[in-house]
Amino acid sequence: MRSAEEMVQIFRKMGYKITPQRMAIFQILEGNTSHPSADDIFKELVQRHPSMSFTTVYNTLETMKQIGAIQELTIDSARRHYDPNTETHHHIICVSCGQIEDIFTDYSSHLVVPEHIKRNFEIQNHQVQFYGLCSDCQDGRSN
Amino acid sequence: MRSAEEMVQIFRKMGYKITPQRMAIFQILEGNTSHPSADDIFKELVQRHPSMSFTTVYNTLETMKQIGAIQELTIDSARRHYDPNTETHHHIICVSCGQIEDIFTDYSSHLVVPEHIKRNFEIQNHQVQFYGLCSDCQDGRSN
DNA sequence: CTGTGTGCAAAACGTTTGCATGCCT
DNA sequence: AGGCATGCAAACGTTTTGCACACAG
Repeated sequence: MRSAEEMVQIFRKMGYKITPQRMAIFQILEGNTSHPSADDIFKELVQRHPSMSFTTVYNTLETMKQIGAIQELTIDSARRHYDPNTETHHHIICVSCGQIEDIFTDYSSHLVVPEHIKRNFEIQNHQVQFYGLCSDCQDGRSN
Repeated sequence: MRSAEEMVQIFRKMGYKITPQRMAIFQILEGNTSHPSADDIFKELVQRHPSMSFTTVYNTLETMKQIGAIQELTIDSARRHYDPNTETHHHIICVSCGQIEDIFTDYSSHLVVPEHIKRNFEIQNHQVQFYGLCSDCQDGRSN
């Protein structure tokens, strides 16, 4: 997980400008384990910075994704979620409320891929997802 | 993987009607390992059944999903894919062309979830995804 | 005959783009 | 000063809904 300060260094090094909007996005993402969508981030920011536009959030997330500073999660079919933690880790998703939690167990040594697949694919990374009911939703407080 | 005939039985048992449109959808999905999107299925069907509507495909897929006859895959952030194979299995996705292939290795005994997660989640199932480049896209024929 | 299923069209939703203006470097 | 970044609005693709008509049971 990169700090906002580190993000500034990286952006400068890449020749990207540091704007108040980008700083605000870096800060929201710093240490964020809530796996927000672009819109989640926008909604939170627009309260403090009323002129903030969704386009800027979108553009900045896209840039951060391309330089590998954040990870896009494809665990929700309704919208994209972003994770500032770019180390390989895994997730458990509540099928009822959509809550996402991190799992940091390293399964890589056990995830052996069949030979016929290895012949056709150059594997880059992997992701493990667990689905279930979180304690809140088990109590019938589902939504 | 359920056959079209089995699907008919299940639908009848649940009180759902069997229509020519639904039959056509069952048949397209029978033994289908291409992980089609709703639109893929619609486009294929509309050639043979010109009056077929997207709504019907959408509704039927939704019904099949709810009774557990098909699985919705959340591996592509752009659109939803459907898999008539409802047994636990895994996927490898080409990050360049989006091609999806099945992996039938059973990893379940190795995917141990930390205790603090187990306390908060009632785990139902899991999915492993591998990302990489398929042989076509390794050759620079990417798109 | 009854009510579920279909098909059309439009709405909703998240994402993406074009373009004029603003501001970081 | 120059050019990248921002913000607006509109386009886009996918998913979802409302409603009248059709047809399976």
